[in-house]
Amino acid sequence: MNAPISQTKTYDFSTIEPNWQKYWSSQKTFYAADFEDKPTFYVLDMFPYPSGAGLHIGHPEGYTASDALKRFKRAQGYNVLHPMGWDAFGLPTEQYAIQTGKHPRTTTATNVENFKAQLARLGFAYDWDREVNTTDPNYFRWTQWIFLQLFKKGLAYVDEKPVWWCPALGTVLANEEIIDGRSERGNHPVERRALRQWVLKITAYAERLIDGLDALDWPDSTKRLQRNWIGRSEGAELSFAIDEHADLSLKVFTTRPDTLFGATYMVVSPEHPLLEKITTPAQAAAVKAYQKRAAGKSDLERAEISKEKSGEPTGAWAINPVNGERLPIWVADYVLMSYGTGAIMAVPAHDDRDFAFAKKFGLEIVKVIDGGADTSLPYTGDGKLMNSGAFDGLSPAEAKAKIVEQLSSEGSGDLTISYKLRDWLFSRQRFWGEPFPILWVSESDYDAIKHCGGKLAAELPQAPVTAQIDGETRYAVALPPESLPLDLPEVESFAPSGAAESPLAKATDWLKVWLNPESGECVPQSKAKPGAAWVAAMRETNTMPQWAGSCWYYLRYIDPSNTAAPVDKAKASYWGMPDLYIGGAEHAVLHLLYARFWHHVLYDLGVVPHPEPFKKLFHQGIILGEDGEKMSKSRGNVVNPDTIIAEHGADALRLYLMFLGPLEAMKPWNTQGIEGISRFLRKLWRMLIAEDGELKEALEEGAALDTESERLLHQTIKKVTEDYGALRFNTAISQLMVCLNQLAKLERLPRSAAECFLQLLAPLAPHICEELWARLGNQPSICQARWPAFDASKLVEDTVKIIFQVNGKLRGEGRFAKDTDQATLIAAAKADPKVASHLEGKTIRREICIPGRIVNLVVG
RNA sequence: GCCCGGAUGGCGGAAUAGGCAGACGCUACGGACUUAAAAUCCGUUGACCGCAAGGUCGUGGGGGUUCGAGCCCCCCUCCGGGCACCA
Repeated sequence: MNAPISQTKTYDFSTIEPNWQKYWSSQKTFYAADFEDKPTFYVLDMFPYPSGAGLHIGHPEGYTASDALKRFKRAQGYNVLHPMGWDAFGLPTEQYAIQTGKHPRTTTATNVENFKAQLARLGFAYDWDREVNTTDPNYFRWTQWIFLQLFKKGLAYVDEKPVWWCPALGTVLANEEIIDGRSERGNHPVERRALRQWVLKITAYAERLIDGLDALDWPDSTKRLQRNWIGRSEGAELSFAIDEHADLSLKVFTTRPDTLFGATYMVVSPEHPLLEKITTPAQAAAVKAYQKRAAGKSDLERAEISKEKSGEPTGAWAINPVNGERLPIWVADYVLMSYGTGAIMAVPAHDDRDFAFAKKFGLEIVKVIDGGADTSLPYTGDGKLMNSGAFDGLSPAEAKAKIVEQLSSEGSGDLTISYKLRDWLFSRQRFWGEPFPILWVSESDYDAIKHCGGKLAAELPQAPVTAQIDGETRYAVALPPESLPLDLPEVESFAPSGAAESPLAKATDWLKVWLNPESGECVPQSKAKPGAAWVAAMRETNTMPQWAGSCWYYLRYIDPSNTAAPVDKAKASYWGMPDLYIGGAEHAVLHLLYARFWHHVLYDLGVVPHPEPFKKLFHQGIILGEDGEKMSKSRGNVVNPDTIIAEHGADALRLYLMFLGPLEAMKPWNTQGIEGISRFLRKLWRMLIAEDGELKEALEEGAALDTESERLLHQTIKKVTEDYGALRFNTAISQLMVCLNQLAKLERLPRSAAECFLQLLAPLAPHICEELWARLGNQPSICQARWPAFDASKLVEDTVKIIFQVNGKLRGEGRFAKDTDQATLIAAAKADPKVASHLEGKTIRREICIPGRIVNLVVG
């Protein structure tokens, strides 16, 4: 295809840019072929949620960087994979459906088209043959498949978990839909309610998720965030006998077994299973009331309100295994059931929280660590043990080991590790999400399914997953993989069911089915039971959270239409995992942790050949409004990419976004500043194109640059190449400006120099560079041209500037041959009139000479 | 409270093996071209003193190391992000 050169005489981006966008798209310039014999480079963007509002300026920031990197790497000879897709399940679309009755699928399709058009207008050229959409049944079929693998491996279970329930709206709300204890929509009060939820056992991978971080090229801060989030802590689990309950023992987790002699009371959380059994009749009423109060509070409230400690004595006593002392057992909500064992030994002398509690309720405080001069309490520093019998005098570190060793030999304690990380609450009471490929059956039907040895039996976990549904214990059965995808049913209304379930619960024909226990075939219960062996089953009505689809999309890009597996192993081996993942730091913990978890599971299953998905991660910063505040509709400081493109063109926008500052920095937008970029592009145009639209006469075939300009050009090749590779686009652009300023001044401009400059700029400003490249008579497209190499010999200068200082202050300078010896340099410095005037009447104490850099004379 | 990151002209930002602070761009001011404007080009633009040559100060504040510190060390202030009864 011929180059789509425009007829424009001046730099008219509005005609030039669409031409080249069409060209890249029709030529599939950036489509990647599998198994091509080249080094591969896979650059991945965090895919967007296609909202109705369209792109905001934050999207093109990261996407410009990846688009430029792609063009750069391709020119360097890599086979580059750079795909794009849609994280399209989600709340806003569902809410829009509730309000308008429009099917989310329709809205999604419209929004995706709009996003694609916007991305194209920015000159972003993706491999659209690899487009993925999380809401496409051919995609979520494999999301469901992965869930089935988790289910089969025993990594998915069902639990009653508290969620936010809004009585006025008749629906469950997500955390982000709640602002200050009220619903975002309608400002109604919300409350906690325990609902049946799917939970994924991410904690089983806690250790590997920590260890895996070491090998990753990620920002340290992000690794640290993940480590903190997982919150590994080494300690001991200790067993306390309970007075008058010979059959029971109270297990606690502590990181300070060395302070065991300082334990003066015990605390169990209000949800602790032993609480009811051990509470004495005299305390029963008070404890019950306390439990009830605690249950009404959310975790948030519990954390926020309870700066002030609260609690009740249970009347029961525990026995300290190390000295036989009786310790009162309290119930208090500062102890969380979800961490450790849900019970603690309290050592008020050496723990801030226990200290505050003991003070409030007048409990005993026994000091067991001698902090030397520091006699304040609570004392959490190092020291020597005291009041600890045979262990007195030991350091806490020594005592930890010895005390646990002793308890371990007595069978009442052992070393253990605890994590802050909780299992992943994986279900939502929503319509617009992936349905779970799960059916609920009775116990006897489950046994029948298990023992008939059919397709359903093959997918069952070792231990059955059960739940209480309508007062009965039901057993979870997975659909056979070949029956996937399980699509969403057609529903009459997307409105909440009002019964703390998703709208799926109202799709009766979908919900209630006859299930063939062998083949897994389903028919609606509204039809006649097809055979005697068929059993009654009910589908899971929860749907998966938005995280699910984004957990593995980077794999599907590699092999988007595979119908036999989520991804072909040979293709995954060829492309490897993304060489670079660019996305916002707001996903530093959840998305990146969930995706790593799934990837580790897939690795264990042999689905993927690498244990970690994202080798190298880069967070682009946030673009603030012109007022320096976060962009938001309410502030009215939102910048719309389409407006900027209309005024300045996509090339200018791309360049300016990258020129604003370091990619990772948070930086304010400034509308005036883009004018400098427009000037730069117009200057480039005028350097090559005369007013009549023909090539400038100054352009000469085969001419040579003067030495200085040539050195600058080669310096520019070097710097731009290095900066692009390191995503330092701001300094690369600055160098390109310096270079253009020089080249534009020349009376004769060698064509080769002009072409080289265009190649260097093309990754960031592809449209204008394609246009000028073609007008210079080259074959389209500039993307096919090999990246220029710099000639190191052209970089060397034969003379260097030497700075003269007196007492560290600049007093002069001179140019010298590179290898000038120190004595000559020092002599020259002394001879410099300005230097000499500062030496006058003073004694030179020291002469410092760094060849090639500086002479510093120290006088006194 | 704990853990990170940051602070450089009027503005966005350059500059780290410790060696010319302020590259590049914006803004502002002055000038050229023009009937005029736009576009373009040239100059000035950290503060203070000075007619000038030149000098003094200057990278959030205070100390230190060094011939020499934006960069290294200690203390402090402010801003941003994350976690927050995790035993």
